[in-house]
Amino acid sequence: MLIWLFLAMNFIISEAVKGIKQLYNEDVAEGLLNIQDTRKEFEGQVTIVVFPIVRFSKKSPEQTGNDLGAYLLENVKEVTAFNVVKGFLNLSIDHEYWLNLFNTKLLSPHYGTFPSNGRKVMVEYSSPNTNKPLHLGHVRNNLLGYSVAELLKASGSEVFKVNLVNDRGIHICKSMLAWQNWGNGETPASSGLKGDHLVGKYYVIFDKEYKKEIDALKADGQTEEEAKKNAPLIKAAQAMLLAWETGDTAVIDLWKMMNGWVYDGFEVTYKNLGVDFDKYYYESNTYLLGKDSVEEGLAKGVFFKKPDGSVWIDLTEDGLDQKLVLRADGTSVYITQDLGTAQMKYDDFNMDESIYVVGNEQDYHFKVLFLILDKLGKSWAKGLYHLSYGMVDLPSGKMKSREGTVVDADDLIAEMVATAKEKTEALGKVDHFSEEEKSTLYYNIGMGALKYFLLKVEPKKRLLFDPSESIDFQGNTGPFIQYTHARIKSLLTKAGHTVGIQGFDRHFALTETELDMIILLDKFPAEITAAAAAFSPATLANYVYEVAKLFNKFYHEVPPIIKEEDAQLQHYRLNLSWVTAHVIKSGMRILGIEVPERM
RNA sequence: GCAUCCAUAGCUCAGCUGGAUAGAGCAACGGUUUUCUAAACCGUAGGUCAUAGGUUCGAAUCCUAUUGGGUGUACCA
Repeated sequence: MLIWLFLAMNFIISEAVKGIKQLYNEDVAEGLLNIQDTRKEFEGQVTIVVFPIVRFSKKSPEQTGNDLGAYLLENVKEVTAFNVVKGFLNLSIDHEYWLNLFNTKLLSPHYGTFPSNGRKVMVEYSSPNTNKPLHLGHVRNNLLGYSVAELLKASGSEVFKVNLVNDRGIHICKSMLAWQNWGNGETPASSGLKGDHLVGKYYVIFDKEYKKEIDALKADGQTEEEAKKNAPLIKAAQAMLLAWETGDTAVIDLWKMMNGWVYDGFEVTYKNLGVDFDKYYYESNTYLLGKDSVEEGLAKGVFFKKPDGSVWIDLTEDGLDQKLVLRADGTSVYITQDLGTAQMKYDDFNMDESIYVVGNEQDYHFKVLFLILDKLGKSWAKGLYHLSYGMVDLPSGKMKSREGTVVDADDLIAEMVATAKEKTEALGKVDHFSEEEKSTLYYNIGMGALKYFLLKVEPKKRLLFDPSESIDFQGNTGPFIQYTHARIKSLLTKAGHTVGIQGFDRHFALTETELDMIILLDKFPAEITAAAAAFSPATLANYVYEVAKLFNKFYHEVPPIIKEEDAQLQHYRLNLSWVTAHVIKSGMRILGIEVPERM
């Protein structure tokens, strides 16, 4: 929050430190000084909180504020006035300072970009199962992962986006078995169904038939638990999994074919979501990994073996439990393969940091995983981070695939685009657009609304989505920000404006809103840094909204810029608009949202 | 039970490494278009920041307890 002030207002702090030395003969650390934006109702732009200084001045807060204010007014040329309200010293900074800042810093075409920081970061996200299509929960994951990756790139890191696909296991076999039994050779081509939806259909059929068998067995007197174990279908699925593991050709071929359908389907959804990956990992290749890590842990005495042969780690001293890392029969569990996969990813990329974008139901798992890697002495373990995000809830509660209460990703995307079309047509501004331009626009607006809706919320918070209410297009929304951008571009086009650094031969009296804009726009790089450090696109999303909102206020307050007769004033205001558009566009790009030139 | 996350306006959310009178959007009500795009702008109304203590000059923010909710606590992934 205050970071930008330490950048832009650094000189005020050091001057204040000098002032305290001179006034009270005390050497204080710069960190002691607390400065913030001046609240709207007071005069000034920068405020120093004087309470922390009072113990050095041994005077009242008011008196201290006045002393320091007088010193700064006297010794710092940018300070033009001050006032003290309670313990707050409000400073007015010369408009010339802000205008120079605007000219030299904000008008740079590279504004908001960072040079390489030399760090390599991996972001793992999406990580779908190949037995059913993606739903809204996956959408949040994908948009979040993509955006965090872009955020880290923007802040200067080299980023690898990876997708660890869960393409094997009993759940995959269920779809395969159901298709074998009841599919009659149905294919995406024969049915017109998208591949992932087709496979998902058979996953549901399996579940339905499985339940029938369970009910039948229960009717024969078995308990629920017995029935679940003894149902022929589940036994067949288990047998199929074994066959898969031994490389049975028929099963492998079926698996390849059906997974292929799913990948084709995912490809479409990913494309629509605008997400991409530098590398795919497949669990079918990694599920046997991790046994080396287990050996390593045993050798180092980090793990121990129980009499039955199973391997464990005792984490009770760290406030956690004992955790199994290898079954008694020598086979892997989930965490075994994650240990191995983590090592493999590090060997592949040598990254400094690795971000796992995974829902908060796996908080415990990652806590354990990272702790184990640390205990194994992996130097890179401290660079691991679980970006945990909250579930997407419906008004009825949690989404459940089995109960059919899921919001399907493809349906949602289609609905958003359709809604965008409807709303845009109702406004009647795009009738002269080409069909191609229209459909691109509808897509961008619909996805803009969806992406902004999901990304503006802090990742760790749960998110409520009500399918009966369409996502807003007004107010704090993606389309509002997109509209603001289009409006600015239209203005610049009409004015024939080309941005240029303008040497002012005089200074304008900035309006209050213009001053606010420069101050707000000046925070952009710090916002990127802060959002990247927090792995939170949400803070950036809210910042971009503030920028758009403030521009609209400015746009209404100021007389038509196109008709402005004072050429320098006009040029300056067009530049101000240009920077605003630049910040909006760059910020939205990080969120994965395209902003139209006109709409 | 234990662990962990969450609780701010009718609704959806900001604000949280302590700072001034807690902010937006939606919904409600009223106003703004012979002026550069009204998906906009301006205004009114709406709050015991879950509750109770504590630390502090100062707490929505930090600590403790309580209440309510989510998630986890498999030789599933």
